[in-house]
Amino acid sequence: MSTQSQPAKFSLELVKTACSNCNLRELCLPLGLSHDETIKLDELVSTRKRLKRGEYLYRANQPFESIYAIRSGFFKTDVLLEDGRDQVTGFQMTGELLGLDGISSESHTCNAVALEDSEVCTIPFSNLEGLSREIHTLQHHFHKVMSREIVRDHGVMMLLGMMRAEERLATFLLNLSQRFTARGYSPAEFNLRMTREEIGSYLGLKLETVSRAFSRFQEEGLIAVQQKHIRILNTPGLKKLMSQQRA
Amino acid sequence: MSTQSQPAKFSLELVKTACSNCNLRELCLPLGLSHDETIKLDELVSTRKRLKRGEYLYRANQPFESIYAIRSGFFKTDVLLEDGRDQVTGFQMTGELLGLDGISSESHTCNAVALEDSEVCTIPFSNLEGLSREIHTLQHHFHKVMSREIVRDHGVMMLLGMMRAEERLATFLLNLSQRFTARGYSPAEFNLRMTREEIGSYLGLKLETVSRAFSRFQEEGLIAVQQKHIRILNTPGLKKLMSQQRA
DNA sequence: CGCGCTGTTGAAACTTGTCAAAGTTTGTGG
DNA sequence: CCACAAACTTTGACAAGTTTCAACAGCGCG
Repeated sequence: MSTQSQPAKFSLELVKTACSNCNLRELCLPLGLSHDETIKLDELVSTRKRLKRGEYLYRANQPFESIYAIRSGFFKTDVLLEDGRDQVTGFQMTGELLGLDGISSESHTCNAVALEDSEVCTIPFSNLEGLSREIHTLQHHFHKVMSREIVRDHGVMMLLGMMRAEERLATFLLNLSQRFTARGYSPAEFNLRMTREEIGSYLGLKLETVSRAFSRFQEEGLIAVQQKHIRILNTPGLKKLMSQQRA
Repeated sequence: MSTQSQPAKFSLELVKTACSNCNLRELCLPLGLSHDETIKLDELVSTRKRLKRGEYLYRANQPFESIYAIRSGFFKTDVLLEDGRDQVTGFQMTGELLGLDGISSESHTCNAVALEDSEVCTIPFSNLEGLSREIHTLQHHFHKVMSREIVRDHGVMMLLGMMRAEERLATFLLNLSQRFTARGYSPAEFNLRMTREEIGSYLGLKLETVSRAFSRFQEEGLIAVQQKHIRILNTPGLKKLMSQQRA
């Protein structure tokens, strides 16, 4: 893949953190940029950060300075209510951006936690704004990414607002499958990085309900579950589930 | 209010459509811009559009070209599922922006309908991107607006994911109250522009449940309801309702 | 002035939550 | 490497909340 002419090893560190050399170009911020433009992005995205499972990338109310691109790993974001209850607002994987919610108030409005050992690229936000004033394509692409986040949230609102438990879980599994596929993994077989409780929190259900839905899917031959390992056996069957009505 | 020195009447049309002369400056896009900068915005936002109650500002799948700032009136946005069911994703009022969801796919992903006779300012999006490359403040403010939309959506997700019916309605009423207040109207007394069914759709409830919750609030002396007319009698009481657990 | 849309209310059915107990896996420290 | 504790998952029985179905009332528009 990346066996073309490249600078000698002394600049290996630089190469390692360069967008221009990242195999996520097609998923991440550089999408649609020319080679020269991507090189400019490289300067911006100079710092990487490694996180172990369970570590926080940022917490609610911390000052917002950067957004983060996930280089590897898996995250969840969640919001806390005053009364202690919290809700998972999303699961993010490779190539996706974290921290967009912080722009509005200059401080983060949710927590971002690594669900497995992960690595992110730090993108200082004011630099990004600066560079998008220069690079049209980057500006437009960034706007698209923010907009896509809004559209995604609307999807979750529909899920929470008008689907019943099994529909929600089916939708969730198919969404995961599709995102894994886009990243070159199997569409039909993957490991969940999150607990039943986290899935439930995201889907507006209790963990017991999630567990029961998994069992039911298994009984009906739609999937094979073994703890966190999921194999999808009947995609059309799951899709059919997605179009019922609300409880 | 706007009795200061102003150009003569022949430019009245221009004055009428100018951000620099709009009393929504503090709520809308021009927020934070200098006078000179606002003048530049004026050129962008040259067209107004009037809509009667029930008219569509745009529909899902129409090509996206502009975003819209609400100059007066009241809107709802909703998303349709293949199976015919739909969900209201938001209610928008004066000074708020419509159409941000369309950026991602270059076509609108929801419908925007006027719930009363309304007027919007049309902002061609590529012009806005152009101008925000020139005007720092505008760029940043626009990013904040998009981010705020994401944060708002997270709030709705929490509402749908972990609140019970009465909590949802209380939250909804207090949110309306607060937004009316920000626009100089009474915090305690207002007319709903939407039906019980639309409220229900937004809150993930059936219209009967909404109706029952209204009745209950009235019994408990929290509000006075007369069809669409609402008077909030006990704000702290409503706030207390907002912190229960999920059904 | 009446018809239709919108809203209210009741009773029954259904879905999901709650509580509880037991089984399983994972991680840690000896 | 094993053993034990903690965390996670599954399953059952029961309770609670919301939807569904149905009937009726009221307001507003034409």
